[in-house]
Amino acid sequence: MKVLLVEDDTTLNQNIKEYLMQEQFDVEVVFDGQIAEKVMKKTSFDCIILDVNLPFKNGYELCKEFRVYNKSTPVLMLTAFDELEDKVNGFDCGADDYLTKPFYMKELAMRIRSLIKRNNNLPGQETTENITVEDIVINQKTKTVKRSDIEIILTPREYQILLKLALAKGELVDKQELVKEIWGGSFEANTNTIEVYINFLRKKIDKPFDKQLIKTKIGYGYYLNL
Amino acid sequence: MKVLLVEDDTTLNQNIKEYLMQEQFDVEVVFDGQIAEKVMKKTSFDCIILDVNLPFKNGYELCKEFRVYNKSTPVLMLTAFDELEDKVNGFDCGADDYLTKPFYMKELAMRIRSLIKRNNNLPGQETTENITVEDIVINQKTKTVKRSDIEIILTPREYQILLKLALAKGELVDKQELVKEIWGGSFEANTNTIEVYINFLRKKIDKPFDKQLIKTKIGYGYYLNL
DNA sequence: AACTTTTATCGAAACTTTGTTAATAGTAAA
DNA sequence: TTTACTATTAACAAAGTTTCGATAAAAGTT
Repeated sequence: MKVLLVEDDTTLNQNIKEYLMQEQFDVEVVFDGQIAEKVMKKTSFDCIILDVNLPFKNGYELCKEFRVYNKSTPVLMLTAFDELEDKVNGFDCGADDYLTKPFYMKELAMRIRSLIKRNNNLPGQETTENITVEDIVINQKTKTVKRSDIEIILTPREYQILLKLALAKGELVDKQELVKEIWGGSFEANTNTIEVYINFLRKKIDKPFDKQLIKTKIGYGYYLNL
Repeated sequence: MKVLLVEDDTTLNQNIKEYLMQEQFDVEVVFDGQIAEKVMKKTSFDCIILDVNLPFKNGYELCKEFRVYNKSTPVLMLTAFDELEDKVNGFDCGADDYLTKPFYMKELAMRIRSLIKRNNNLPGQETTENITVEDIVINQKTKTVKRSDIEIILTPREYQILLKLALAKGELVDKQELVKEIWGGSFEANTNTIEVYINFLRKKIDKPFDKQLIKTKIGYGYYLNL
């Protein structure tokens, strides 16, 4: 269970982190909104805990922006009681729950667990989610792909490959892994099938645009140049 | 906004009621589990607030039983901090949120409003209603279909397929899913039955009209082009 | 620079999926 | 029992997808 904790108060941050780690969570901490924004884009978590008042970018904004490209990862907001007042409703920004300071650590842990559990039990969410990388949007439900809002029609295999690359978020995807996951366990290695498909994909999603996203790491595989 | 408050502590009950009324809620109060059970069955509310410790029947049981026949009305549980401990997870009984005593009235009101709002935004129960997509009207009660006010007679299978597509509201319906839901759990995959029925359907509901609604997503399934 | 290895590209062939029609089997009411 | 209708299967055509092999181009090595 990997959670992201965004809280600028160093003492509170430290306390929460310690408690959650002791409760078997894998905790990544961030102290300001600007860094949080980047981390949220790059890494995927089971739950995100956002303080409202943060340097550079507040929790509400962060959450709202996050929801544009990720609708499933649960977000829990931490609000001071006096912040409740004017914000009217913490859920307006797309948060799934909030906790008013001061709170019991026990309750925080419980709410996190509930959110994660609820999230895992939801029917479509994982598969329904839109995956966005740069200007490419992959809609898993409708199996459609858009780049710069232009629909690109991919065959099932092309789609699978693009999806795998996109899920890696720019990380290198080993050729063998790609082959294994798309053509199943055993596959004779003496063909250039992957190269052919990468070529098909490039024709469709790279050639018509300025920025070429699919990069080759010679000897290893492919990755998206984000 | 009608809420039901089930709380045996007379002072707290009174306080909550007053605050919520002042916040424009219409509040009905009950002081024990037995009466609550009856009221919940008889009357419908926008939100139910349940204390955990109640005479005769506790909040967890009440909630669990309620969920058997009502899955949509939001339930908020009120728990004392020391009750949190062993109950592990207030959501196990089907509650939508909980609040640990002592709490701020302001927060209670806010959470109630969120729950109601969230509930209203949820995709609907339109089982008995007429389903309309583009110029097609499906009357679920009479099992008749019209397009542009012209009645189209469909066989039961054709109807089932059209209904499933219509309920997806233009979203892709996976072929396997379609097969499973219409021919039941197991079905040998080596037939073209779906294609045949899609063909029948197209003849009846697409061919005689201008706009062709049933689209094929090759390799995946079908969807309505809305 | 010459050679080897790896990746890109292309077209044709093989294969899969989907669309269409027709024949056949099943079922329930006249 | 016959009739009218629905459901299923089969056969083939059409459309679309995947694979393969040949060759070109690029990258890495000596």
